[in-house]
Amino acid sequence: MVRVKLSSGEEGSFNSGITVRETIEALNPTLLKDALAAKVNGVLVDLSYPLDADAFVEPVTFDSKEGREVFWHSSAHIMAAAVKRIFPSVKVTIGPPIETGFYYDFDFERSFTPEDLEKIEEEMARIVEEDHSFERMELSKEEAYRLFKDLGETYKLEILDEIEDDTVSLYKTGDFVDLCRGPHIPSTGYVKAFKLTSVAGAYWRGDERNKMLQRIYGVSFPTSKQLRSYLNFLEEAKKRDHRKLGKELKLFLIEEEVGPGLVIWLPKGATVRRVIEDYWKEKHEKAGYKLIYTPHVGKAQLWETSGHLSFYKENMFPEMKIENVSYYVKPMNCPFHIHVYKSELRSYRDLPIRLAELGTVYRYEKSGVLHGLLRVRGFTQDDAHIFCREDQVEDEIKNTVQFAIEMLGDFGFKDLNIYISTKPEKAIGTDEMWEVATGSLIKAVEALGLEYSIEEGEGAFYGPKIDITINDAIGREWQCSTVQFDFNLPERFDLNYRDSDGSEKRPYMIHRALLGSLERFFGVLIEHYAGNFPVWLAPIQARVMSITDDQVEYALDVAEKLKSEGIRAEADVRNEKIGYKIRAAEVEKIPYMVVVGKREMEEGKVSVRRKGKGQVGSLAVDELINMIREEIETKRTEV
RNA sequence: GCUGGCGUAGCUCAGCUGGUAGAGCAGCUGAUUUGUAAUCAGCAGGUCGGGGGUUCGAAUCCCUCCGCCAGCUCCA
Repeated sequence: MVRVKLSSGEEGSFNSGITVRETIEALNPTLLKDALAAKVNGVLVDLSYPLDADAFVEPVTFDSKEGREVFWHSSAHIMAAAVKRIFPSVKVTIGPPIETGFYYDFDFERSFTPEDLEKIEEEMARIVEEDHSFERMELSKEEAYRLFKDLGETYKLEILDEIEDDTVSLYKTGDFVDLCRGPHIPSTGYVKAFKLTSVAGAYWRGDERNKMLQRIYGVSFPTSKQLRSYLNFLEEAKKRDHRKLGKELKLFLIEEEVGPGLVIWLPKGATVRRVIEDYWKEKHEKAGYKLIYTPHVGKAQLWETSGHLSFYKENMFPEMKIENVSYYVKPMNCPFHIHVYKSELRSYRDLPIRLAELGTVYRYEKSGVLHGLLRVRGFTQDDAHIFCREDQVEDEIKNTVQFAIEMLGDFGFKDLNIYISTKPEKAIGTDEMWEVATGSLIKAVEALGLEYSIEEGEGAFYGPKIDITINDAIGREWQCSTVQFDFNLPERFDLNYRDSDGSEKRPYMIHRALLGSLERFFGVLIEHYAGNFPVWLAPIQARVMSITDDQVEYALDVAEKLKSEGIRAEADVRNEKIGYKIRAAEVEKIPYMVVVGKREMEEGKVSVRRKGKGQVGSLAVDELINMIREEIETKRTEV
């Protein structure tokens, strides 16, 4: 007999060997409807798993991450089964679940076409219809080896070679057998809705020296309604694409003749950037930073000392020679900031020293990784370096993290995630330094009462770091802030300060960027707001439109008045119908549309229409000014 | 960088199997004087990504380079 307790509370005793499914069915049958798999004493298993000891059973559904992974993993099997049916000569490799959906890598003599995908989808539908169960089989390694050898599945043999256990598990669905740890959903019929989304090349085991395989991506859901809403999400993301909006709204340009990954900020984008920069500079001065400017190039010697030429050279633009001396365009600002630190003898009383710069750097990025504003070759970091004593580390980190959160909040990003990366295997610096630094990161976020997760061993070789990502309006995560300790550069440049006891000490150096880079941040802003910037950031805040030629002068006057109040306003006095002008303003996503006709002119008023809200009504010009200014000053993000 | 797809007017796109380019929007000119998401008409606009080749003839076929897109690998 075994005692079983369900996570929903029910308990019962059963004969040993009873399956998980049967226990759920007996104790709480309603749970069975959505259950895909189950956790038995914390271990994920199939519903067909036989119990031979007392167990705590938690049904796993699509609502949990684990459930989705099981579901998508099983979907990948179904896809592989379909591909094998249609193209028996393909070799299968691996097919894991991913964040949303799944993929499976195949070795095939040609690449798959969109037509192939359709055929595969049809075959998958058939397999789902046939409702094969996922049968688990346990074989000895030798038996499995023979089986896959007979099937000609050489990649599976390679995987088998790496498995240390003597027995391995296989799953069989219909005529398709795959080496797999499991668990799986009970049968193929559970996958009610799916779609293959794309094909792409991928290296076997992600190593570019290996053979390129054909990867097919897909998503699947227990109901077609869920699939539809996911496809809607993709549509929505497409509409927000900053590359598309950047062109439509004339924000920026990336021109072939200028060079890939090099951004030209058009007047409207440049306006947004200027507002961001002004705000950023003001905030930094208030927070005790000193703003500096440094050159775009530096002598090779500088990069030798900093170590960049030994560990970062492949990301740098190549050497240039002037009067027989080598120079490099800067990929980072730190060496220059260090020279600011070194320009004076520093006392313990001088610390912390916080140096900030909107520093433009250039990095060689492989052509294939460039992506709009999000991944470019020339960009401006909102960079700063903090030099401090050990007893100041904790406060500095805490203040920096708080500063980042406050700043991101002003841009409308309130939903954040925090990751702390700890010491990697290969690292420099003493254990004590790592402990102090890592501890200060953890203490800082805990003191601020924030949730965080630890990324074990993900820190840079020169120090631990804390990354802050934001979740945008449609739930996507973007990397922005990073706060990193650097144990390397103070050593290399021999930084020090005179302590109170007269001894020389090495300062702690913290590297941080809050927005990340202006280019990327701008890209994220565009996507988050779908081009509808909050008024304080909008390139054009108000457009005054005349109804007939009789109001041209009045319209120009109103626009002038707004401008004199610091509002970015302009007038549209073209000889066009008001509907045309409104439409133009709507398309350009201008927040305030100010209509003036005969009535308004006579009363000295304006008719206001707010984008995203509609008609506001007739207002005096001063009332409009107050309304817009209030929205600017509070940096309001909601319409 | 690798794999696959793509590159036609400022923008969005059409142009079947080769027969020296077309639409809408934007622009310009004119008419119209208009009340909250497109008034009408006319005009102008392209070495079809660059170079080479096949052909009587290439936007269309081949080669090569460049760029873009989706991934892979890597990241602010």
